[in-house]
Amino acid sequence: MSGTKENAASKADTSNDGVTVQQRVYNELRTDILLGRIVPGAPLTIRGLAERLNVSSMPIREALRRLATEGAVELLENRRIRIPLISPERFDDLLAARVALETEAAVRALGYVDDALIAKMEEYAAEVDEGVETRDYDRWLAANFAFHRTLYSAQPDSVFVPLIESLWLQIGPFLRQALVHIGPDYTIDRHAEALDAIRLRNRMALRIAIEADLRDGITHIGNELMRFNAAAAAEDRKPRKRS
Amino acid sequence: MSGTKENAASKADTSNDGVTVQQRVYNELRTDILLGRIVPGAPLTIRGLAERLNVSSMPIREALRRLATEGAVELLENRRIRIPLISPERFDDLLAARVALETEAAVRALGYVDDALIAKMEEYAAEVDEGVETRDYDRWLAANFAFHRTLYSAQPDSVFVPLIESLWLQIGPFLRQALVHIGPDYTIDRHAEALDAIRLRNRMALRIAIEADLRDGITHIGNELMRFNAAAAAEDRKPRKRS
DNA sequence: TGTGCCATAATGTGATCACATATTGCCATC
DNA sequence: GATGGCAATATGTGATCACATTATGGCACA
Repeated sequence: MSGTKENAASKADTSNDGVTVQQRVYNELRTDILLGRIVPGAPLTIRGLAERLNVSSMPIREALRRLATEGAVELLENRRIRIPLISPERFDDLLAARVALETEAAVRALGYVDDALIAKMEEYAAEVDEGVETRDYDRWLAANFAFHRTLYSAQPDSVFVPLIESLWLQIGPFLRQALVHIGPDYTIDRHAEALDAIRLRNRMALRIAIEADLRDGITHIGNELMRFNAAAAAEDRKPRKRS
Repeated sequence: MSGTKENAASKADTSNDGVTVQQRVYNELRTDILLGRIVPGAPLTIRGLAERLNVSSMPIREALRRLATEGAVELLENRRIRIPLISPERFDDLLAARVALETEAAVRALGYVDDALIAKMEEYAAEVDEGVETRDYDRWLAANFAFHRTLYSAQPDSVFVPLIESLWLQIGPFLRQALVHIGPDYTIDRHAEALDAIRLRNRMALRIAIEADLRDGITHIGNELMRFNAAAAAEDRKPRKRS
């Protein structure tokens, strides 16, 4: 059904949208991974995704290769594709990298923030709280990422944002699993502190708030999760391509 | 000449090498960019590269998309592809991101280094010195990157290395231009200090040495170069895809 | 002589086909 | 009944073709 007779239609759709098919596919898969809608270790196939999204295999291939470059998916030697599994060491590394990059990105963006941006961040912070209350994990995660991205993106053409988003893609699936397994009761909201630091343009306080936000909400969640994934990691295979 | 009758041959080559054509193309382009062999702003075309490397356009497309994801090339809205130009702000950002990631990666790798790895780093450090003396910029840059990568890669399956290499790809072309324009006389070699810190397993000293190595050798080089690229940046166009 | 417009060329995007290789399931054999 | 091997299937990779869109160069007109 994804075949010949829909070519004209899908091509027209592409043109009308003004965005390439590959871009749309990429965004779709990216969101699925970032919000943990695809369970780590689950196998993916180009043809399967092509059929599901009603496009040819080519945009899928290119989107998957982009995602592989970002570490969001893994191209194994035996021609299998999957969301990477994670080890406790890797989880710890991801957290350390997030702290290193996000604190620096926050401080560097501080000079560009205005009241409108602060207002937008307040909205996202409120949405995070709502997501916690209603146990809406999708909303919780999405609003949380949006909160941070809004701040870091204040600086135009930032080199930090793509790197940070790569880390989010790698850690996202496990945050989702963690939330589902142990519930959001352990999450600590440091967003108010971050917003205070931003309003005062206090660099050091912002650094501390960002680091606390990343660590407090994640560390013991991660440790809790590690046992769960230890078994799955046993069936691991050597990856073929990265960077 | 890149056409029909060579298909069988090139395909056989691919199979025999055990590595995909796309991977080979990617590595080749990557090295060219990292060592600054392609001047920033110069236009690239899929068909042109395909002809030059004697492959079809498909591996080129995928390699370029990978490189675009890493920020090594830029896909413009008008269907042009090029090595990104750089602004002084962006150069400063890249340096800050390098310091944040590489100091952390160095410290985290410290627990995994052994004598063999130190010996390898000493070789690269010596090769850097030789590159400086002989004005061999390719060698200088390659050995310098190898020195750092050897250290960071001591930790197996590091999440830092891909991020750091993305930064190298973005800053590499300008390091090369800088070396060519002002000569290597201003480069300061901090590798000996880093090696001392590593032998003593001194985290703080290693952090300081790495940061000094990145900043001292680069900062004024970068500033010197900015004027040169200010004009070229005027003809800039909005990029279409990133991350 | 300068400027706007149109035809031609060039380029990235997507679809489809061919192929080598890895996986999987079945069957014969011990 | 268990196991090793073989055939069938599935999958990623690469090539080739068609198409929409952009860039470019020349020509007419003011």
